[in-house]
Amino acid sequence: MTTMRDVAEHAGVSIATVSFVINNTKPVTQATRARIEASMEALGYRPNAVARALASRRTRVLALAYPALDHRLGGSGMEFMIAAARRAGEHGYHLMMWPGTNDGREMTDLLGQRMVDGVILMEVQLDDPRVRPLQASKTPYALIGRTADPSDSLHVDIDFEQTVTDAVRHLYDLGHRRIVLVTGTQVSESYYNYGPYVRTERAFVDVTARLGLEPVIVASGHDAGAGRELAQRLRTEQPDATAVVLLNEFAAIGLLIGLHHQQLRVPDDLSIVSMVTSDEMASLAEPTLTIMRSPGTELGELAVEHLVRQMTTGQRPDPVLLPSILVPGESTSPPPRTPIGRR
Amino acid sequence: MTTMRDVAEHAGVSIATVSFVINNTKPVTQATRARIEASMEALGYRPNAVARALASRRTRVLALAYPALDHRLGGSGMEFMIAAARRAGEHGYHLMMWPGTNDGREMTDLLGQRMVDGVILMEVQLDDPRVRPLQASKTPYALIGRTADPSDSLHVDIDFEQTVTDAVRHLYDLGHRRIVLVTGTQVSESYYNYGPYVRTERAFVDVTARLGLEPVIVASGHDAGAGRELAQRLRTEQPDATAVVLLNEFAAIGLLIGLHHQQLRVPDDLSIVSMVTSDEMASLAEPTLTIMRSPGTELGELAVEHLVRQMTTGQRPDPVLLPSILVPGESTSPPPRTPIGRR
DNA sequence: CTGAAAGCGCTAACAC
DNA sequence: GTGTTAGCGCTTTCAG
Repeated sequence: MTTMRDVAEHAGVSIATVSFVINNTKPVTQATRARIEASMEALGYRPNAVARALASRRTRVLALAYPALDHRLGGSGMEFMIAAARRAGEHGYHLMMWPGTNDGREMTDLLGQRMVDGVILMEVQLDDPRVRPLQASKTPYALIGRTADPSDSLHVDIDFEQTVTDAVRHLYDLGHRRIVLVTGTQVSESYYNYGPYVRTERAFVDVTARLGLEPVIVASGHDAGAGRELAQRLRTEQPDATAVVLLNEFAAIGLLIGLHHQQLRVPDDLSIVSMVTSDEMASLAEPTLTIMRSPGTELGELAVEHLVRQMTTGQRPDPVLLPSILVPGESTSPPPRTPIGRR
Repeated sequence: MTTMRDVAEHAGVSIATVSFVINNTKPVTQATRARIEASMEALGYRPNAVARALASRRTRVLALAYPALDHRLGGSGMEFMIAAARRAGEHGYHLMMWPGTNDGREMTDLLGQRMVDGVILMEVQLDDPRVRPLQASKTPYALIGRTADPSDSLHVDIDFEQTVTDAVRHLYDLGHRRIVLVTGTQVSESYYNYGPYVRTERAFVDVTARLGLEPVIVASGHDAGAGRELAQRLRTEQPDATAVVLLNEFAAIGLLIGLHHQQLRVPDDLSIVSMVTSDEMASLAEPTLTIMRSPGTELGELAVEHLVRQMTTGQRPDPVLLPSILVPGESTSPPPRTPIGRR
């Protein structure tokens, strides 16, 4: 393995000078710089990242912390990870995966190893136990999502408030007056106080109030099976509903299928909007889904971007809430004359 | 930050002794060991991973290399990554993401940084330029997939041969005699010589020959749209087909929708088997898909498992080919009396 | 069983 | 502009 010392000898300079040209950290004459670069090339020299990290106290590695158990990381979670890794690379950083529990102790251990310069937290809960250790260790971090008090952390998130408002507004403009919001069940602990649900529900209550509508909220599971069952439940529990907004794409497609089994037509009998959904998922449905497209890729890039900025400037950038974009599909239309439960 | 030296002083021993208890690398009396552990606890000591890595020449980090551009990493790609990261953690390793081009030079640079102890390569091509640098650097590595000469690398892979054979056999046993294989188009360079396609097609030719059937192969795009169009094409180009095996889950669901639009019933008019597909995806289809379930999670775990074993024992474990399991859905049944193109 | 000391390969003062 | 050198925090001989 060729080291800096080898390069220095080969070029007839000291290792300090080699370091200066590699890091561009002090002026070096064009001549010696050229000589050194030639030597590096000739010897196939590659700086040892570990040694650099130890000496400089910067590893140039970021961590991506996410819950190991949950299979909740759907399509947009994947987008997020991939985008974050790519952007990190563009900034000269590597991305390390940190699957884990939502555990503060674990975070403390990981941070203690001093293996990363910064951390990105996925699936943040309103009261997330991982945040305190991060603050205590003074490690720069970014949340994807928000804690209860968003002001104390750098974060990027989907603008759930805006998203649900836009979704409801879209349906309202089509003429719908009985709109049901389907959130996830909060039974499992990891979903309790799950920001996206809480925020969306709250905003839904607000927007329906402003429009003079009743805020009907139904909880459902996160898979296609739960969605299928939902078709039944809606009919009996919400006979007057003419439109549904869902927070889960699997449930949305399941609902579509369930309705089909009941000889109900979408959108003629019921309109459907699926939030936090990707175009790919929308295209798998029949009819194709009207969605609020989740900005997974943009969030991943932004999280890295802002984290790196904080690390280099020392100042925390303002939080960013990204809107979801309404992508019309075939699952929305004006309401039927007779709601599904009144036939 | 508390270092090993602090612990040593606090416990009244030398740093070497502290190191011995941490790494369990030399006998230490119960008494001093207890004293040291107490000191570590009291001071909240956490070993510095970077310093350890430099001194021991082992970083305890594995890299997961995958193509950055392609969005090909579907559901099972995600499963694989998550599973690999989890398993790596269980073995005391971290997983670092290495998005990249299929480029040998890039691999050389990354390896030169000596930041990882081993590498897992995803989306391996038959003639993958990343393999040579890996061998040259003597870095242990595992392929998920196979090169043209599988004997020269540790690898784990889906047993495509077995999978397509089982799929065809399943249909044959139901009575089908005109079975079409739908592979992906190999237009883009990154799909050219893509192992899964090549192997599957070859095995398909074999199994149909053994069964006395014609080996009909059709190429299609990788999304739902391409699948929809396929419905049309099959009808005209393959009028006698009674069953289809697809290599892409998006195309499979698209085909289902396309057939539905043509008033064709699945499975009554045409049977469908979708390979490399997850249960979740199968449940999104109507009717639910009969699939060959891709062992994404198992592969991820196995890749790490074998790589770690090679690193610790120094011997390369045998390759493993995992079968896909036939999970019956609603999309297969005995063939119709009249094929779709003969009405 | 424990300690002293020589690195691991590089960065970053500080001196020249 | 360039060189000398003291670490970074730990592992690992080698003595004792």
